[in-house]
Amino acid sequence: MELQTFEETVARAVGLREVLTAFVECDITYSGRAEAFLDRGERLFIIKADGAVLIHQPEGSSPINYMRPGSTLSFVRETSHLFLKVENSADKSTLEVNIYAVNECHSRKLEDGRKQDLAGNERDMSDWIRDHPESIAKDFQPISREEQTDVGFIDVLGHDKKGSIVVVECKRITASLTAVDQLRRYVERVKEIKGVKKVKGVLAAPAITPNALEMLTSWGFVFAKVDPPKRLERWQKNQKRLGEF
Amino acid sequence: MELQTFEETVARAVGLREVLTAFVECDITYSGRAEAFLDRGERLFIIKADGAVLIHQPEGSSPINYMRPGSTLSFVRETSHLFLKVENSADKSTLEVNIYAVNECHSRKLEDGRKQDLAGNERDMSDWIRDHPESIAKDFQPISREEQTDVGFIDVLGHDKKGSIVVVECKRITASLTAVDQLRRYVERVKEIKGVKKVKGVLAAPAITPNALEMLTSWGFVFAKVDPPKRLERWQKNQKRLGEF
DNA sequence: GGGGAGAGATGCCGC
DNA sequence: GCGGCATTTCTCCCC
Repeated sequence: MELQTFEETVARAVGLREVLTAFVECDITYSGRAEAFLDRGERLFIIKADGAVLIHQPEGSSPINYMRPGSTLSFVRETSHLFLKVENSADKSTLEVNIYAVNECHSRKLEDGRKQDLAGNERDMSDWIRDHPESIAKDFQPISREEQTDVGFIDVLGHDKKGSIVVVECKRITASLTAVDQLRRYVERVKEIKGVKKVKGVLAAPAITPNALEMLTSWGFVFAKVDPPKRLERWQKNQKRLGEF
Repeated sequence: MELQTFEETVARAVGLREVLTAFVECDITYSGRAEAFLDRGERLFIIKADGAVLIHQPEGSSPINYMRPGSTLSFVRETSHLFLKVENSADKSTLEVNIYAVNECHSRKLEDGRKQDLAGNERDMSDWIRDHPESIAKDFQPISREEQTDVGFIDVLGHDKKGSIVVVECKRITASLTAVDQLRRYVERVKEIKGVKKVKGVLAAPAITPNALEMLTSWGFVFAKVDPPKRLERWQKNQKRLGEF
């Protein structure tokens, strides 16, 4: 595709708030929260309806460069190539793209107002713990969930049979040192707020790293093995393969 | 585009390790680390050369659904639509896509082996601090950078004029509570390793949140205002606008 | 809008 | 491969 045509196609798509894709040969300079340069190569170039720009190399799940929604585009026609400048005034960043060739540029207005329904996150896990307090300890009695403090919110707050306050921090995946840090911060804050010396800390997760467990126990906290709830379980090891290629 | 043609185009592109894009009307069910459902709408569908799959809604910078590199695809032709199953055996996840219409499906082999050169990250910042120790304190003398311990690596380790060990944690953006947690963990570990009671802790960042500063000082640590180094500064407030639209 | 934390986080490096 | 952690993290929620 002619670079001139590409420029016109982009201008039209942006004006109509269409989504545009193109295979382009380019080099890229980014300046914003950091600075980066990517030498000449073939990439997938995307403009979304809200002014977000994504550039993907042929491999990897993440874009190699991107600009946030609300970015503006401008072109300068050079002798041998096209210079595209993408700017975002909100975060004061720029993306400069020298475009040497364009293949397969297409755009289309996409109609989609749907939001995704998601299950199996940490909130679901703290819900499950509230409903299954025995998973934390035999005598655990939950009081509140997602309790707000100035140092973050506590996943589950409760007490034991003796009346001691219990702070529970949930992780849906293997808990690491940072989870222990977090729990410690909450326990210390609760001690200050409630004016008590003894507050129990529980880290609830499907697993914990050895270092984290060591640090956890050194602080007098305990680990509770809890698996995050799943409403469905679609993966089966011995499933049929249909027309795989 | 006919669904039959789409199926063939995808099969061909995957076989050739091409990158493919298409505008599709679909609904999506994901099952893996969590579970999610997205009702029918028009989206941008992408397959990358390494078997990564991305689905983008018309707005937002992140994909609404994705599958990691190494995923496999299979089709089932239903009466009214096409059923696409994407599976990844490595993480035991599946993405099920009911495709009702396809527009503008294109694929191409992309040649790109380039890696991005990035500047202005946290490592650059700790380099800069090593070369400008006065930014931490008048008498700060750096010893090592990115020192490995079992509880993480210390950005900059040094000592003051009196010989006291100083631990520096860098953040390239506003430091928050988690940065203080991290610093505290390192300081405690260094005390244990070196067998000394007094170790200084410095949090170096361009800014710090009020809560983090309070927690920092309560632990006897100090804040050092340090801006992350930038090799270029391309943003100018009063720049020319060239053919913006 | 800032602060805090989760995320289907991803990606990198070191052991 | 696991662990620890930065990330142009992104996104959401709550104050």
